[in-house]
Parts: sequence; structure tokens; C-alpha cells
Amino acid sequence: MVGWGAPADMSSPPLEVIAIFGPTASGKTAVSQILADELGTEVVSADALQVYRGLPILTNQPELPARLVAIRDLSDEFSVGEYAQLAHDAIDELVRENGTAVVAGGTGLYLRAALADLDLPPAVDLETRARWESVYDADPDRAHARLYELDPAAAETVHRNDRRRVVRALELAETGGSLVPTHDRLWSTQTRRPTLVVGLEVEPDRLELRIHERTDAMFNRGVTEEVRLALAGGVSRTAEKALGLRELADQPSELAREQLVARTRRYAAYQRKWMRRIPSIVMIDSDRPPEEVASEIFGLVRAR
RNA sequence: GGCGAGGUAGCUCAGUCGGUAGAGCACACGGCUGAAAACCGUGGUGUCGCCGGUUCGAUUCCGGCCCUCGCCA
Repeated sequence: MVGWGAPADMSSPPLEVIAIFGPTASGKTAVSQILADELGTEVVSADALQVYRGLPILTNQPELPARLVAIRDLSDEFSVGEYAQLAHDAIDELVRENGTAVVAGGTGLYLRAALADLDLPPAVDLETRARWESVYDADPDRAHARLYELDPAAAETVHRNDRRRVVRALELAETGGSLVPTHDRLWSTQTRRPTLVVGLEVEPDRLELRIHERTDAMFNRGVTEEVRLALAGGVSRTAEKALGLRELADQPSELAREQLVARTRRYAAYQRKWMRRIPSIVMIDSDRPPEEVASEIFGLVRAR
């Protein structure tokens, strides 16, 4: 009886984007791939480290091609701003050609940047940043006080110990901008297109098990060698943040395995925090075969 | 078995000239607008190995015991 007699103009606009968010090892890669196949479209990755090529095992890149995966060298810097532009283009293209796009990721900020128009203030040149960094390093309190003069609203929200944000806020304030957005779109329900956001949930104990399995699999597939080769080339500041990169580089492998598990666990907890905060997210249980999870998501899509 | 070092938070350790204890990491919670797998903030989670002695009071001093590590037998 659901939907019986409902006038067409009362229903929501057709979905154009299906977004899948979940912690590492929640199965989002497999689920989103099934969804994309069924919908005759492609997956757009929302992951800050999968954009790099050279660490497919460590960053757990999907076997099948996905948009915005392996698009940069490890020596390149990358940022949300750059990502947002690429993601919007990819999504628009897929929607134009196939009607829908599947966005999947583990980086909360990237997911929101893909789905919404965050209107991120521009990047600032390196010299300007270096100048404000030295101002901060000389005297953090003075730097924060200076920010108070230039942009009181930003100074209110940024703690003086937060070097990165104090510096960024000063850069923007100097050029007439502000770190504080006029509209909060990060935590709002605003999206660029009709979107369904699904969060994949797995019980902590089960997730722990999956993390161990995944880590073991990484070693079996040869992460250690992969990391050695990667480090032989240049690794940018943003790429070197890949979980386990440092540990694998300078620890014996048993210790590295332990530390990688610990860091992955911590990251999963961080992602769980995001999952709780992403606006209008629909949570579903993901501790079962991806086909089942995907079919439940289809149910949600049809209900729209 | 002898000698030496040690046993304090989940881990590594600091400390208490006797007034029941605190760092880092981990963990929990919160923040976050072009580094986000990043960055920042808040929180101590404890039979101070066990049993006695001295003392108003012992995790601290003394004795015994247990355990760990090292060296020597």
C-alpha cells in the first residue's frame, strides 16, 4: 500500500547520487561496486589517500576501476579543494550519462565536499603561508591576537594551539577572506543533487576481526615491498600520512603489523564519529555479504 | 642456588626526603570549511606485587615472601 495514490508532484525528485560511507573494512568498496553495476554507472571514490598511485595495497584501492583513484603521484601534494572540483566534475558526468552516480568513501570531509558545495576559500601561495608560519612560530599568542584583530569570528573558533588553522585563518584574513564560512554547508543537509547517504555499520568486535584479516592480507600481498618501492621515490607531505607508511618503513614487520592494526582501529573510530555526524545519513548493518547490503540499499532507493 | 636490577594506569616509565600519585602513548568524548588516513581541545581509567613491622599516617622506611630480567654457579 506504500505510495498508493500519492500524487507524482508530492514525491521527492529522482535520486541522482547514492553515497556510501563507512569505516575501513566495512565492505563499502564491494557494496558500492555492486550498486554501480546494477545502476549501470561508476563509483567515485571519496578517499584522500586512494587518489595516489603507488600504494594500492596499503591504501586498499579497489580492484575494479573507480573515479578519482590513482590519479596522482606520491610526490604530489593534494587537498580537499582540488578534490571537490574533480569530484563534482566526475559526478556531473556520470549523472549526465547514466542518470546516477555512486560515491563511496572513508574520508568524511571528502565525502561532504563531493556531495555539497562547500565553497572552500582559495588556496594561498607558499610564501604567504611560510610568512604566517614564522609569525606563529615566533609567538603563538601574538599570532592568535593578530587574528583577533583581522578576523574576530575566526579567532573565536580557532584554538591558539591549532597552528594549522591559526595560520590558515591569518592567510585568508589578510586577503580579505575568512576561515569562517558564511553558510555552514559541511554539517548541513545541503547537497548539490538529490542524494541518498548510507552509512555502513559493523559491530566493533566484528570490525576488529575484519581489520586483522585485512592487515594479514596486506602482508600476504606484499605491502612491505610496496612501501619500500614507494619510499624510494619522493613522497609528498600529504601522501606520507598514509596509515602504516612510516611504521612499515622503519619497524620489523611483526611490530609494524601490530601498529598498523592499532592505527587502523583508531582510524575506524574516527570514521565512526563522522558517520554519526554526517547529515541525513541512513545507517544499515553491513556485517553480511555485500550483495545483501546492496539489495537493502536498493530497497531504500526504490522507497524514494 | 648466589649476586645484581626491577615489580606504580591498557603499554613504556617518572615520582613521593613518609601525608594514598603523573607524563607520553593508548582509550573516551568534543571541535573541524583548500594538509582531513590531517590538525586541535577536554577527560585519569590505579588494591603503587603480596604479608607483616615501625609510625598519628606506609606506595615511600625495615623484614619476609612471590614474580620478572641479567650475570655467576
